[in-house]
Amino acid sequence: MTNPVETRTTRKRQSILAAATELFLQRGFLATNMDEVAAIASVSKQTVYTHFGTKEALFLEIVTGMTGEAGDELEGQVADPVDGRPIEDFLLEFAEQQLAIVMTPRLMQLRRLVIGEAERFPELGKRLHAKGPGRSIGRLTKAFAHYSESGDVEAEDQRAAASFFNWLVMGEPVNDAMLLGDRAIPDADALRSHARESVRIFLAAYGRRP
Amino acid sequence: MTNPVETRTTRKRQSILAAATELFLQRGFLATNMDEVAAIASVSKQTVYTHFGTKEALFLEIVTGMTGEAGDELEGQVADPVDGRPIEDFLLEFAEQQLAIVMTPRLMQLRRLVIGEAERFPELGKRLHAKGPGRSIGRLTKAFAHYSESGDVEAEDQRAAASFFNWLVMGEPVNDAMLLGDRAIPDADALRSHARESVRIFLAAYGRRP
DNA sequence: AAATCAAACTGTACCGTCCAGTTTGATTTG
DNA sequence: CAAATCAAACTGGACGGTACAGTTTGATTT
Repeated sequence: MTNPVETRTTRKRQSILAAATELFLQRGFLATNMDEVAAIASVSKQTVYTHFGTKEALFLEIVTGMTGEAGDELEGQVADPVDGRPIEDFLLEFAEQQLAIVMTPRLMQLRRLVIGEAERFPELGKRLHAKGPGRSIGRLTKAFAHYSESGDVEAEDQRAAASFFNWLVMGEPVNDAMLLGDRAIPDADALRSHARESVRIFLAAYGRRP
Repeated sequence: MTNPVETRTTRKRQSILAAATELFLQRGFLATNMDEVAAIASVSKQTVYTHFGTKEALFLEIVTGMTGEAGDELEGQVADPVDGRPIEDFLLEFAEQQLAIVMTPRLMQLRRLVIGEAERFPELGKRLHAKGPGRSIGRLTKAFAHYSESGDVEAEDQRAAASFFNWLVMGEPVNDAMLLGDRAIPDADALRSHARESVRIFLAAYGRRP
C-alpha cells in the first residue's frame, strides 16, 4: 500500500479513474468516449492521455484493478476452518460472506462488462475467473481436504465438490443478475436463506452419513 | 412455421441474416459495421436497409430469433415425466440433454452478447432469461410437483428446488464458458459425468429418504 | 415493375495529437 | 525569509484522420 500523497497529479489521476470507471461499467468499452471521461473528471483530455496513454490502457487498468480488489476482500473476511469448527458453520459463513461481497451492483456490472468484452480482451476473463470463482473454489478445496480427515466430508474429487458448492451458492443469483440487471439482486434476507439451503443440500450429498 | 419459399428476396434475406449473425456474435453490436454485413452477405448495402431498416432492428431480429429457437429445442427433446418413470432417469436425461443443447459455442456466444448489451437492450436479457433458465426451471417445477405426489421428491418450495437443480447442472460449465471462452466448454463425456453427479447431489438432498 | 446493385455522398462521432499559455509546488537566490 | 526561477503538470481549444450509419442516385437484373 503506497502512501497516496494528495498532490495535484494524484488528485487528477483519481478523478480520471473514477470518471472512467463509471462510464466503462455503465456503457462498455466502445460506447465510452474519452472526451466525456475528461469532462466528467474535470480534466483536460491531454491530461487523460499523459496519465494513461490510450483508451485501452485506461480500460485495462480499471478492470484489472477492480477484479483484484474484489478477490482480496473475501480472502480477508472468512478465515480458513480451524480444528473443531463444525463444517456447517464454516460453510454457512463462507456462503453468506461470498454472497454479501459479490452480489453488489458494481461487481455485477464488472462481470457483465468483462463477459461482454471477453472476445476483445480475453485476459480480463481469465483474470476475473481466477480471482473470482477460481479463488473461492481453491479455498473450499482446501477446506474439504481438512474436513475429509475428520470424516465430515466424503468426496472422491474434492475440487469438483468445491465447485458444486460454489455454484449451488452463486449460480442462481449471479446468473439472474447477469441477464436481468441489478434489480434482480436479492435482498440480504433472501441471500441468507439461499445460503442456508445451499449448505443443507451440499451436506446431504457430501456430509457425514448419519 | 411459415414456408420459406426460395425466391430471390428470401435468399437475400437469409444471406443477410447469416452474415450479420456471425458478425454480431463474434464482435458485438457496436463493433459490427453494416458495410461488412453487406459485403459478407454478397448484397448491396441498400438491400440490407430495405430488408431491416436499421442496424438495431437487424440486431434485435437476430438475437430474439436465436433465443427462441434454443428454448424450443430442449422442449422437444425431453418429454415431461410419465407415471412410473424413475425420477433418477428423468433428471439424468433432462440434465444431459440440457447440457448437450446449451453448451455449444453459438449459444455461449449469444449469451455473452446478450449479457454485454444488457444495459443497451434490457429486453434481450429478459427474453433470454425467460426462454432459457426460466423455461427449464418451469418444466422442472412441474416435474417435481408430479414426483412429490409419489413421494419421490420432498421439497417445501418446488420452484426453489428446481432452480437449485438447474444451477447444479449449468452453473460451472456456463460460467466458465462465459469468462474463459468457448475453449472452456467441456467435452461430451465430461458433461455426462457432470450431469450424473448433479443428479446424485440433488437426490441426496431432495430425494426419497431411504 | 419491383428488386437489386455499386458507388458516391452526408453527417456525425471520436481517438489521438498539437500547441500556446497558465498553474503548481519545489528549489534557488539575494 | 521573501522574491525569483524552474520543470512539470495542466488547460482549452482546435484539428487531422478515420470510421461508420444511413441516404441518394442512376444503372442493371429478374
